[in-house]
Amino acid sequence: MPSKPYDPKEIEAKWQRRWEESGVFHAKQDFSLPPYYALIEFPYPSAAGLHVGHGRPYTGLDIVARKRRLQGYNVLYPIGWDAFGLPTENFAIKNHVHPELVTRNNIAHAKEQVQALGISYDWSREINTTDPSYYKWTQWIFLQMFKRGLAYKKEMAVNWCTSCKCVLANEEVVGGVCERCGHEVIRKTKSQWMLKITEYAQRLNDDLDGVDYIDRVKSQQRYWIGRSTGAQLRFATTAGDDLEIYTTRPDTLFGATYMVISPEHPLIDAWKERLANFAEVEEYRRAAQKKSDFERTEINKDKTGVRLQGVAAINPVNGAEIPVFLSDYVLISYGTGAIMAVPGHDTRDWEFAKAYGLPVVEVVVGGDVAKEAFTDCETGTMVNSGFLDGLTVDEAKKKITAWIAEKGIGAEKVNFRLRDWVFARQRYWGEPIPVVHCPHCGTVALPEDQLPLQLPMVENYEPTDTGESPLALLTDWVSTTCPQCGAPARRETDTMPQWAGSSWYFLRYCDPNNDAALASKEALEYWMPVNWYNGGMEHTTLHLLYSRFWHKFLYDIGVAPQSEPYAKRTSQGMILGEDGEKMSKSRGNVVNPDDIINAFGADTMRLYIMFIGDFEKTAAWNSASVKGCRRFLERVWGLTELLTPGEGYRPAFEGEFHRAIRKVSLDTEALKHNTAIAALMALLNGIYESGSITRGELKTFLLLLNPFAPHMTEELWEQLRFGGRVTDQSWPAYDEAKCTEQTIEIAVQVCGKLKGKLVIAADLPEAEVLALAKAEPKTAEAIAGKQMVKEFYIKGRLVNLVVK
RNA sequence: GCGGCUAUGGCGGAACUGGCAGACGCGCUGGAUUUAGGUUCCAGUCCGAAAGGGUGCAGGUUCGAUUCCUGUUAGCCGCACCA
Repeated sequence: MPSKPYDPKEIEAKWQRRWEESGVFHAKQDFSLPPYYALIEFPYPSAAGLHVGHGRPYTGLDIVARKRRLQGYNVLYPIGWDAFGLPTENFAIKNHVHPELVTRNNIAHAKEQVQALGISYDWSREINTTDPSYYKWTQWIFLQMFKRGLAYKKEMAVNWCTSCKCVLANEEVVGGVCERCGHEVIRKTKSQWMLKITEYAQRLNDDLDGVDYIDRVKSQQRYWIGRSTGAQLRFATTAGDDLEIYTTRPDTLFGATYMVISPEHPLIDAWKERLANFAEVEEYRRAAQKKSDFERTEINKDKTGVRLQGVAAINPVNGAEIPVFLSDYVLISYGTGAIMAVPGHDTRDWEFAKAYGLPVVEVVVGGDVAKEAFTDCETGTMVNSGFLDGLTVDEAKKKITAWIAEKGIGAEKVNFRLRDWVFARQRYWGEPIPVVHCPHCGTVALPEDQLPLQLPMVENYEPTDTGESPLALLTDWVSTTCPQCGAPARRETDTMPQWAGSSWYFLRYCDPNNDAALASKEALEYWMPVNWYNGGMEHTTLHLLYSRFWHKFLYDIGVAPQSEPYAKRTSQGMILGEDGEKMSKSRGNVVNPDDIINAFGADTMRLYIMFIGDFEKTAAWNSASVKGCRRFLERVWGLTELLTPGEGYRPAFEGEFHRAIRKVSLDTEALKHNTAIAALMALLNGIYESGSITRGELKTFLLLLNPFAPHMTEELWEQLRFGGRVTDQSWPAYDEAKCTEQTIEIAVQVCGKLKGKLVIAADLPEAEVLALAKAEPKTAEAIAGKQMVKEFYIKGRLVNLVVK
């Protein structure tokens, strides 16, 4: 009988040690068992360590993992470290410590913090993206892409962070500044490694239909991929060349009164000789070139442009000669870099037309094009459109697209907003790109037997001012020979972006020590796809999209067994500071999990972070409320004082327990850990009211609570000599029939207003219930002398009598 | 501007498929224990004396609406000239 007080410090250290020593949470190699793969996004080991927010997803899925193990599943719940990248490198430079050492220290600290929470990770499968035996396979995947033309080098304008001295992916530029450091991002033309994610755009979009992701993730990914259907068609010009455009509104072709091309459009140079105002055009192009994308967006609230003098386009439907403009509101990177402008039915074209005094023609009836563009496609009818007049927009689209095809000037076309992925960084702390530049053979892949291409240990890893990677300064490393012809050659000096290592890490967990493949076929077939993946919303258009792309590629080359890596995706809400603001060092509102664990214990910490509210919603930390969870655990600890013999449930509690088992079982699968805990609290209150608990009841209670508070439940189980350990037990079963109550309380309403209550047998026939309801004193008074219109009995809920 | 989400007591939050709004916890009030504070235990706690009224606001559908529909306000997140 434990009469000593609840001491989480001692208990938690003891059980964490035992779990580690016994390896009880290691996924089993027995592939005949039913598998369950739960995954959280592996953390970035930053110098600041973890804050309480990290505990939310870790604990949330830990509860699922622990429960699934008790249910007999072979559970894989792993963790590792996404350790390459700029924060570590910047920290290293600032403090004059090598990034490798910084990484090692940060991991050691973060690992202690995670372990203090008592998460049931399989530490035998811990991985680290900076480990050569890991990035060997990151490089290997890159080479497979390179060999199939999906990794290519291209001279292009890129986002350049002026502070990090490094290119950024489009996804990493937020509001015109670097997502990571907040400094200005400008355009810079550089030769860059790219990955052809656009080749997978259609599948990345369509395959969302087959996976169980929360809606906001799906809709954000769909929006980012940006699939649109329209038509691509050629306008003849007075210069002889055709000008090709893309439009989603081919129906408005009769309303096209001018054309606009992007400043970077190649036809401008071809037309140089014909352009009377080429100097002015050049001036505009130079100005546009200098601006960052963000400035271009900002400044062009007011549209600017230059009319090309000397070239006009011909509208194919009516032969009208229309002017061609150059404006930076048209982007070279989307569609064909040129548009037909329909000011009557496109807001941007309308604004431009107003600014330059261009005619506005109404071709869809429904708005007032003199006041603003009418962009609705649902309701309008075509006018001023020759053979399209009188049709709906949809009908007109079909007819004109057929007409365009018939004339041989264009066809229906699908476009995507998604761009190829800029896959190189001019920094030190990343995976070296395993290729060699040979003056004779061009860019040559390193033979696979030379992987991993190790990142050289260097003294100086600071970014250069030339825009090259610091690796470029290592003459000995850079100088090599061509694997194909043996001639002197240079190594690629750019490294991979941080997103590389995380694009496939979930595969490595399946078989983390394999040296012959990224993971064995058997292991992948057994574990994949991930059953449940939880992570932050901020990764929706980055890591989550990138890793789906890599996985589809690996599927195509026969490495991955399915084309989608994650069967289910959820996302935790952010934990804000006590002041309701985002936790940050500068605000001084960061709550450190170590402090909470010291003061209350890990079980209380786990319970509170789950009890704080809806898992998916943002929640503010509240230190004052934590003690409620500690109190609950103290009361559970005190149950031993109420213990009476008996292995079964007492009759009065049988239903209570069956309902609690059902509630906790279902709520945890729905990630509603808060209401599961509330149900356990309510059950505990009932037990205290009754003054006792049987051994059988306490066993069930401890099993239900175990996923939430694993340390104290194990300790009680052991002290009470319940036999074995909780981790060896089975999750309690419930009987649906025993969940229903015999007698129930129902409400009696008159015209929807509550009048009284009735305690009746659950299966009492409707007629008898209605009779009892009418006899209920308050109700009888309310219906006296009135005419009964209708009577409702909602079984087990209420009676509503409608009178007049 | 576009896309998505949210709004419930003093606070965090519950509420199945349209069926008793406020479960559970914090806080607060009163009482018991204690020299006292803390802890623990008991009782109470949406507003209102009551009738009644209450889920951001205004309508609608319904016997019945926190839940469905229309409009509107406020806030959060994402995207931002994608033709």
